[in-house]
Amino acid sequence: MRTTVHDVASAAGVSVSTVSRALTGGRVSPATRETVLRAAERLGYRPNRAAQGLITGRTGNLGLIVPDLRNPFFADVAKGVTARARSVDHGVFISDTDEDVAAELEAVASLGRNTDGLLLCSPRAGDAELLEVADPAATVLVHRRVPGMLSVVADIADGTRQAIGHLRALGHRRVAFVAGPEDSWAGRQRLAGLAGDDTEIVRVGPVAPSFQGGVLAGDLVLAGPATAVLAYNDLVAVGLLHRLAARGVAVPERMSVVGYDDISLALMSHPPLTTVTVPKERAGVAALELLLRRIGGAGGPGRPEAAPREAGITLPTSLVVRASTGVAPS
Amino acid sequence: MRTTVHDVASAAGVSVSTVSRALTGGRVSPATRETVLRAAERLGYRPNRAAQGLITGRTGNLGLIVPDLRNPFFADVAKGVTARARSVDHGVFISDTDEDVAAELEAVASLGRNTDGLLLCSPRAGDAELLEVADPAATVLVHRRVPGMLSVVADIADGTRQAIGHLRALGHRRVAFVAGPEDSWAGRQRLAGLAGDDTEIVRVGPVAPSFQGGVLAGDLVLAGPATAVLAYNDLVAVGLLHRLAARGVAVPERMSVVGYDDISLALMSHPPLTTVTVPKERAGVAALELLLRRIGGAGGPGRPEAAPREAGITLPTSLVVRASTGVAPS
DNA sequence: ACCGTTTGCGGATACGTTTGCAACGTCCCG
DNA sequence: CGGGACGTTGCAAACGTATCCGCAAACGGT
Repeated sequence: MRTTVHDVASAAGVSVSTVSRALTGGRVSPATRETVLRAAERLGYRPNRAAQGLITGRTGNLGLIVPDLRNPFFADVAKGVTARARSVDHGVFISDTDEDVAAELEAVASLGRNTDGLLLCSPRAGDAELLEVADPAATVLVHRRVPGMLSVVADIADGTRQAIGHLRALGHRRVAFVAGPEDSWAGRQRLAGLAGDDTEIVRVGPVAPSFQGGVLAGDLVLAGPATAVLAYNDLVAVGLLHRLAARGVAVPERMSVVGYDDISLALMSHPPLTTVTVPKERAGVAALELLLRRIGGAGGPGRPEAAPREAGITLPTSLVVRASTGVAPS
Repeated sequence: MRTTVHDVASAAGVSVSTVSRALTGGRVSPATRETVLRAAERLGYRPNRAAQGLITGRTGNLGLIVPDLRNPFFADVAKGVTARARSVDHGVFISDTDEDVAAELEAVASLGRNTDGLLLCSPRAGDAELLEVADPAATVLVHRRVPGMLSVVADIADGTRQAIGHLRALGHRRVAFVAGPEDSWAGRQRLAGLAGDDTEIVRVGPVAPSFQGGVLAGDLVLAGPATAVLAYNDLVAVGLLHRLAARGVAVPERMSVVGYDDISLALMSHPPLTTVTVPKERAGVAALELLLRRIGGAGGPGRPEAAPREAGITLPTSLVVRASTGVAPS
């Protein structure tokens, strides 16, 4: 049988309420607090989170919902989240939705009940669906912006600008853009960075945000006039690289390739991938802190923010140039 | 305010106990059950897990502890686990220990209190430490065997045997073996497959089980006489491949490379990697089912197994031959 | 020495749910 | 036609913890 506060109370010769106060930092005399702590230690007492949660209304748990754990981007975010969560003694539920909107909404609904707050990582659902099922007061979005909800995003449009600038400097005038899942928010941001530029953009796709999607995109890109390509993310870029290699197209001599995210794979590809890097773990950490502050967790001294006028945080991106981009063929 | 069973009860015109029975499958007449379910649906009722857990003693949550989420091997296992867990309506805490033994033990201790059971994925801690802190009755090991605990492992020794057979058939007589973290169980299994073979084995390492570890191993291997190398896992193998390419060593003409795990990266490497494939998601699913059966979850009709004489499950492995292995140089 | 204030502590209550127990009908069989 | 069995339902007691409230004692100031 597990030891409860009652056991500790009788062992220390005090009442249960005194034990509770001694443990949670209420008003107790130093002497009795010492006695209680010693008894608790000796009995190996650990509070029952369920019972605590029942009365305080908070579980000490958070939920993280991602489209695909296999995608290193989300693995990195998850790593940042879990590390930071451990340091503030919170548990993290992780739910992998397999890029499925219905599964995602279901996860939000079911996880939302049993946690203090939710972290939604580039959710696939529409704005309206999201607002309907998620509590804006206890949710932070990552890599997506929805009016009325807090979010942590990277300045992807700027990343695109840098990438295009880089390609133009290398002489490219026609650039293919491989789109990801159906006009996702992140996808639109990528495109937003192209506005006002006179580079000719050839849209390709959409394709799945995976290696296979990239392979598929390879042939589509080659069918067009582009001399360079912006892929939806690094996975797609690497798939593309493979298809180009298989068809004997030299990179970067005949075709330059740029990805997004800078996952570790970008460094391992052949050739190493030029990509728009975004701070993934940092995004996870920032989102968690934002959430804790929002729900009045262990974040700061103040209580839950009554009027969160801020829309969230925007992290910087930057282009890291490797070997997959070069001067345009003449 | 959240809707509780009381709300449902008054909405359906019955008592709370009837609501509870209707929802948990107790003895209720079909008519009232229908009424209750409809009311619950209409109000969007979700039971409070904390309250449920308080009385039933089970939380409906499980813990999954992995050394590194960034490693696709663990991401795959996690995917299998979370998918299956959702289908039986269980939550999954995931904790990333960063390959750190102390963090791992801490995670086991703290997660162990708030969950019904734990899944330990290739834990780095020693047998004794593990047995001290984990409850054998509510823990399943993945990719590791410890006497007295249930586990799901792959027949890695057999995989090694297949790999060595493959290399011998190609004419290799001296094979380097790149070891991973300090004599890990999985590492010893890899070596176990070599017993009784007259192939000369050159031990290298240990190195970190990562891309960088592989880069490091590359030079070590080249300093020896081996014409082929068995890398601790695919990440190491790919790092090795890169280092070999950087030093102008042709693969597989001058050196053959074999990995373990068959993560998706193996297909994307250059050249595509010959590797020992292990069923990762299946391992996660199997481990979860074993755990549920053990703790009497939603697995089967029987109650918790009183005398678990079985040590666990062994899954088959097989060698998948790609382009990183070839005939030995003369 | 007296009174107002603070401090330390125990008792009781509440959180939302499951479940044992008892009461109520209804049906069947003797 | 009466009595026992059974299926269905409500009442109340738990589960382990935090916290409100009340009481006694200690304390400080006049």
